[in-house]
Amino acid sequence: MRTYYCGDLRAEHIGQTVTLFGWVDRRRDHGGVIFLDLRDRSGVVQTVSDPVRTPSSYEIAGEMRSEYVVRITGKVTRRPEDSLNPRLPTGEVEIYADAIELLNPVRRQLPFQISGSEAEDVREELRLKYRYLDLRRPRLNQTLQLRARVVQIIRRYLEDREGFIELETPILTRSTPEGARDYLVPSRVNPGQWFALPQSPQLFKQLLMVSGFDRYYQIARCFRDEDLRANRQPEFTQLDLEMSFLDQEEVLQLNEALVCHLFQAAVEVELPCPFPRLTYAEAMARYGCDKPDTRFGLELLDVSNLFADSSFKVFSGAVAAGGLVKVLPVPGGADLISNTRIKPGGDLFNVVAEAGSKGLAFVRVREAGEIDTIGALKDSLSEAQKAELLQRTGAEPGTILLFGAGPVAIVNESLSRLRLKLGAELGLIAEGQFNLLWVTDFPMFEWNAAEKRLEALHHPFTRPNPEDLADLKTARALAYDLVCNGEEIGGGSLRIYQREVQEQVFEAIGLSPEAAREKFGFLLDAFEYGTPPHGGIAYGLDRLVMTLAHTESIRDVIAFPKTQQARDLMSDAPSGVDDKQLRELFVKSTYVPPKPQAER
RNA sequence: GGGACUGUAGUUCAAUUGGUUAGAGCACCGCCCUGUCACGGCGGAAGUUGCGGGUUCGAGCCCCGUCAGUCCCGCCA
Repeated sequence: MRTYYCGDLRAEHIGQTVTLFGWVDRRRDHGGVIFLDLRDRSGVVQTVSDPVRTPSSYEIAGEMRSEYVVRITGKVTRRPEDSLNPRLPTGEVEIYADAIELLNPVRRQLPFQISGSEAEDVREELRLKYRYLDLRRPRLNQTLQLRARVVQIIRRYLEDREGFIELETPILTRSTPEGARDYLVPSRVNPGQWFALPQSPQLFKQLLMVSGFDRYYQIARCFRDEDLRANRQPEFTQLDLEMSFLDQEEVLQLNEALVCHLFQAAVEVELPCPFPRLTYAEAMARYGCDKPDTRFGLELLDVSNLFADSSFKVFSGAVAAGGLVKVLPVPGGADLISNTRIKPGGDLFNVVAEAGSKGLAFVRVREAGEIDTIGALKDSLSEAQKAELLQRTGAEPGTILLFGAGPVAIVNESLSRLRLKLGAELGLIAEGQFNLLWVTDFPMFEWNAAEKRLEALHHPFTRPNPEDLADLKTARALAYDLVCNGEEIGGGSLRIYQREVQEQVFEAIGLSPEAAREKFGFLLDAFEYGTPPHGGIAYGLDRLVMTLAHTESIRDVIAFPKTQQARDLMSDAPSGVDDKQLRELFVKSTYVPPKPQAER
């Protein structure tokens, strides 16, 4: 029945009679002439009714209201010369409405305006309760269309150009205690036993390599029962890839090409390919962070050796204790960053305090070659140290040098946060820029202070760098993250495929052979039957789309997201269930109905 | 588990910091208008100030509790 989408009409369609379906975006009733803007997912087009040229539609047009669903048939016409609308893609044409058929009116007042109200941000609670209406609003609607396009581009590229095949892995799986909290599902047929929803298809995709599928991918829903954030939902989507018979270089190159193609095809952005690479060690040294935002400078500098013997005990003490002293030079910050912002109670102090740092030392460079010392560092800097600082940082007049001193992790964390805050504040981040880079050579393990044991940084199937096998505890892993604008959008590794190596890794993280058997027996068994060398990567698809859509909230890229309390306000899930259902599942009810609440 | 912010008409906000009958834009309803595109004009309806308690002569505003949403820490690839 429909001949075109509203937003697709152009001058080339002039003269055609078309049938359009959609929602009334806006009615402008001038008495003698009525304009209805008709909207569908493609956009908006103006229709016209007047008593002379379109008498049959004129009366109906007057009765139309916002968001009525209508069918309009009419002739595409060039607008009068003085009525062209260059702000509208369809602004050269309008439809003379021969017939308007009301398919469905709006029967209650809308909870918020669909059209024209997007400058005003409706409160989230309401948007989520009426999500189907929120999704009708053009901005969100288009973001989800972009998401669909992204998925399609990825599928086509991987299958047609790279020979990947998509395979589905189970949603009902075995609980693995590593990693995040599991969502659990009771098994009726197996009383007292539980499935877990997958946190990722990791083990299954490795098994598919054992099966010889060679190049697998999946757009996979994953579940993690942890607290939510602006970029975290309890269920989210990964683009999951695994490949056999290739080295890290090939994995990175294949993925670079995929991502470049995606950015080009989805948003017409030409990324510089290959992507820059930083080792983990370099990223931590220069940015204090393993996912640096490289859209701006403000790099950190290790100046520990300059202060090892300093009379300023905070600095020399930090170095003596095995920590370090780092400096963050901020050009132009001398005037912008007042002492009160740095001292206890100040906003910059709070930033570093949140990261565990006790304080923030600073000096300013006012004139060329002169360091202006006040406060804590006043009497502690020798002329030689000043000269050396100026030389190493290359600080120009107007620069402030911010110092962090203490344990490595705390210094890096606090200066990294400071860097991000100041980068944003100083306007160093260009709008619309995408800076992608690989971070490679992650350490295999990190120390878990709480449990007093080494822990796999990535996961225990990550292959150690063969150069580092002599001392596994400090080994680098063949693991890599793809970072964009300071967000990790993908991460992966080559996997262990040799039993001896796997045993060594389990031993390093304190996992006994028995415990390993119990947790991963099926995987270890499979590895005995001829496992190809393999590796892969998983992208956070939601975050990838967030990046492409320039949005800050993951809820903007998911059709039906949950609130921070992990609730769906539209369907009001989760909910209590009948005791009968629970009895069948051998689950005892602990549900307490909430106190009845007045309707808002 | 913890911290911060927010909650007033359908909606987005305001209410001179505790003082008369809680206002405005948009939406809604009615009337008028032939070229608008955030159309315009005239009129109208619309409120348990999230909920419960307290202080006070008097509370949208202060205090306590509670519910909800957002952001962050912890947690989480």
